[in-house]
Amino acid sequence: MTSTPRSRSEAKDLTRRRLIRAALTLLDEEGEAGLTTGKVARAAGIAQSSFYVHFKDMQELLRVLGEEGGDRLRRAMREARRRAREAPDDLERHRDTFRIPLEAICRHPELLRIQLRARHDPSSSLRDFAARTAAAYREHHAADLAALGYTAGDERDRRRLEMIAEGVNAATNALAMGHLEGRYPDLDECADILVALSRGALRLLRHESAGTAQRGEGPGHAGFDGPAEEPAHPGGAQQGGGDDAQQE
Amino acid sequence: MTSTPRSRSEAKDLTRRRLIRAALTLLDEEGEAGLTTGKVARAAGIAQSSFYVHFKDMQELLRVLGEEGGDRLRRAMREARRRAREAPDDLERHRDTFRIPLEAICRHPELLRIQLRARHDPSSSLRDFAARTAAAYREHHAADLAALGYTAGDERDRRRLEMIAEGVNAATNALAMGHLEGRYPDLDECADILVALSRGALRLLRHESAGTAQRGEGPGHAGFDGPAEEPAHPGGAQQGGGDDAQQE
DNA sequence: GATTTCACCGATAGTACTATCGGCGAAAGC
DNA sequence: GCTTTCGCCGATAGTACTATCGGTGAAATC
Repeated sequence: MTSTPRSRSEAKDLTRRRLIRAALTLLDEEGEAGLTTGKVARAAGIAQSSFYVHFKDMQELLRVLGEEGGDRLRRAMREARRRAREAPDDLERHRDTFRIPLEAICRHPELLRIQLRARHDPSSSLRDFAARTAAAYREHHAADLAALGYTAGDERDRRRLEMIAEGVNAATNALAMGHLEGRYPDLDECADILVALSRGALRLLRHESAGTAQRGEGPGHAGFDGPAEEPAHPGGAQQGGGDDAQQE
Repeated sequence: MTSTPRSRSEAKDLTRRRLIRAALTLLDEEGEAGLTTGKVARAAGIAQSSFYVHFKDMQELLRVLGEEGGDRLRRAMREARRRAREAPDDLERHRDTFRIPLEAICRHPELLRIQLRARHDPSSSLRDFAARTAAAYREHHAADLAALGYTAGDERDRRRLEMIAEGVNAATNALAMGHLEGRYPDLDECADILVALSRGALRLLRHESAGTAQRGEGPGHAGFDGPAEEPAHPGGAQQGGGDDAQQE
């Protein structure tokens, strides 16, 4: 055995690690409801009271859990988007952009759920942290979309990019959950749909920018180019080529 | 005063109504954490123990809360989609399709949060109900997309429509929350983005169906038409017309 | 090798909420 | 008008978890 860890601080760190790992396992097995100081401590092989040697309270453990994976995931996503940007024609790279978060969510879905929940729970001390984390995903994503050339520095355009980023992020979470529930067995297919959602919205956004540049802007919200397509003839799928009647 | 309600059953029903209303208010004010039998009962003007005269337990109250608004909302959404289908050129009707759920979510956001949470909480007795509700939204939405003529009866296409429906639903929830947080002050703009997301994804889906009909299908997940557009030249917004180079 | 530090322990006080029980009084049934 | 029903009440047993406290022994420090 490689047991008998040497220094005291090493041993403590090891216990801390065991607590974190136990929490993650418990989270996957029983959900947030199963996560109590007692259960985590016992699963890590220490007494319930010793939990507080390592964490101020349960909230702090959850925060650490969120930070651990979050930073790494966000970096991986940005890197994937950078690579996709460099090779716009490589579909596989575009898929990676979504495959990475999809797989991360599937690894520890409960982590996402806690984050989603904490974000809106007034009584949660994780609320600020969750809001900041969500903002990071959103703003990074929006910035990466902007880097694709989809918008100028206009405040309105910037906000819309953020909305698309937020919407696509939410869709990513939803499809990952659907995969876990067995409805969408193929994660690559999920990634394909997400690419479609993202690209489709961005395309219309760009068109609209072009349109409103000519037409000016009504008060408040913006135009949208009228009948962008013809959504109501079932035979449409057969006729091959690009049916993109964009102008009226 | 119109007080002194007559029959006993009327009085009981009134109390039950007051409990439901109190729960909704508490939910908005304090979140799920603030929702206890004691608080709800007190807010409704009865004793904590009397709560159980009306509901088996808190879970049942939550289920009732979810059912009340859910059915009505789903009907309203289907009706809006039917109207949009009848007048494909009327953008305002397409917006309604999303404005209706956006406004409903904003009315009682906590209801959505509970539903999202319960859906994945193994220990929640609401889990089945939440899963069924989510499935209803998804399947209705997917069916309405199919009615637009976006797909044949193919199992794969059907699943993809469902994925788009699920993704767009999730985006709707996310943008509603963003609105509540003050980031997207204009709900109509949210609706516009959702229309864009939905239309964009559907368009690519239809193109792809057309494409794969000619090309057959690789093992497992599907193709996607290579470089569907040119995502990297900032000047692209100026050139007005339809830049839809779909085929290589 | 004596002293200090500290990771861990068991015990326990404290908190918050659930759900049941017996009783009361007014409406309902006859 | 007598009896039954039942919506509501106060009291309380029960449950589950949090967080603290004093003690212990081994590592760390000198």
